[in-house]
Amino acid sequence: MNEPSAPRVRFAPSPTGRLHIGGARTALFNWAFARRHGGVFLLRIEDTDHERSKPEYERAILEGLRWLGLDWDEGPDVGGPHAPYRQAERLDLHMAAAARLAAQGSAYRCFCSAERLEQLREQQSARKAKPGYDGLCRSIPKDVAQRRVDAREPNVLRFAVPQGETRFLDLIRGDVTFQNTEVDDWVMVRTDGGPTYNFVVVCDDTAMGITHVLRGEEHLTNTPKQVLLYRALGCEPPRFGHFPLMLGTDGKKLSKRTGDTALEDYRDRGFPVEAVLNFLCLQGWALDGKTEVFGVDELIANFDPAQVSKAGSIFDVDKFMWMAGEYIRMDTLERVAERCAPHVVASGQLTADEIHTRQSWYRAAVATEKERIRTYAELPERIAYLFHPDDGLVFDAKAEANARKQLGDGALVHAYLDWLRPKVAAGVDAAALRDGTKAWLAERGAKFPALFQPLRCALTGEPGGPDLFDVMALLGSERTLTRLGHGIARLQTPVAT
RNA sequence: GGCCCCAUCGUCUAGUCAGGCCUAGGACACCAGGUUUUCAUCCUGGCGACAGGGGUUCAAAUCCCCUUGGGGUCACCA
Repeated sequence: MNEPSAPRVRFAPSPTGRLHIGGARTALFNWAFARRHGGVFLLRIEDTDHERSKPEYERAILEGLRWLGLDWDEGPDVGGPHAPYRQAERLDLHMAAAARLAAQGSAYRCFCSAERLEQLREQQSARKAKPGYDGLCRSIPKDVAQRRVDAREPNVLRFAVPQGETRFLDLIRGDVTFQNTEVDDWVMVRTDGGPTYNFVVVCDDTAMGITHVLRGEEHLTNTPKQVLLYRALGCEPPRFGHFPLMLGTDGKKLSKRTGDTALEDYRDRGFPVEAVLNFLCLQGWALDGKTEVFGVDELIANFDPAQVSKAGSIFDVDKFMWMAGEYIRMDTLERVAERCAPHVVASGQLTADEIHTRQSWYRAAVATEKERIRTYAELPERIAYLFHPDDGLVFDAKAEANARKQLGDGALVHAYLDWLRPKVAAGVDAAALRDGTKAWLAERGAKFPALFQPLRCALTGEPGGPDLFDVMALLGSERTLTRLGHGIARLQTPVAT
């Protein structure tokens, strides 16, 4: 068996918006496929829609791909043997192909007005026929058409769909067949002379030697048009593979309506990039059916488009959050602290300078919450209690209720505070205090919650949180004593009714 | 509506192509216990699915057909 040479695949986003999370998965799978087989992954910008294409979107898309850690061998920024990699810059090639197709009769000029087409569609839908161009201009003799073109009569170039049926073997879906009667004589070149997507995508995939077109299922119905065009061009079509769609909680194509759809939303919400990558892998693909947590190395070593599932997948944010937390727990403290830093700065709790100068304190604070946060953005809210005024902490209602219940007449807590104060005043040694406190409680046969609930409320105002002696260490002697003094007094004040 | 695609726990999925090893496995979520100074983590257990109906076969989640359901697409957008 002759194995085909190394594959050449591409990711071809349209710079008309931010990078969609589904697009990110498409890019990831293409990239993994290329890397697995020692092939080439290239990036091409589909900017044939001049109205909606924006340079800033292109920048954002590239930035998103870089954030994911995907690298491309050819592309608009790195160049390559098939440059340029922006379709708008390849107009000459497209026009040459259009002329060739027109000359050989695979395409024809159409002079139908927008009004006529609209009328046609209305009539068709009125009698429940399939909407589509009726081929009226197909019968115009070439020389007549040319004269009308020369006379500057507005026109488009349409592809002349032949009779018959079009089949292709989809890597994911298997044998797919369309009757050509279902395929419109679609527009290749617009009135303004601009080529359309279905036309340029084939021109460029051919020119760039693309061997596998792996893309979302929304393109499945474009495929017969493209296959027909490859044939007209005298080219063998590449292999196609259509990934199932990523769906929102409403079961429809993921859209703004049901949650964040842009990759950068998840980056900004503090999801670890490794978790994003891992979770994207799980949308339509599985490593072995058992292993959920794995990295791109495993993806590259095992990815096979033929094993991608055919059914769409609903984007489960709960599982995504779980996975994000999983990666934070596995990671080193240093890196988690570093990646949380921008969020802490944005919250106003610390400046970047303060994080730097108080790094060991900052890291200790992160350490206390590392197993509790699921995203980097959750850190500020979790450590907010550290930044509140020591004499005016806001008590969570549940925390306060529990604390009051455990406090009783306060005798135990006050006895403990008498024991604790001089030690804390001398400096907070968390481990020593922890051991000492447990021994102190054991001597008196007291229950832990009777002491710790009131302390926790006085110290943090929260019902849950890190070990209290770690909290004392973060607060330091003075602030610990202040909070204890004010807090316990407040818990003994009768509740106003 | 036409065409195309799809169909396993609430969700992501393994198993389907090469029918028996499946009284259908894993994960998230949920519930219950355990560990713990609380919360979280961690550990243990539980709940929970082959859409329905016909075939083919000794045997079907797996193959075929129909029905139902869902999605995509029907542009001078990509």
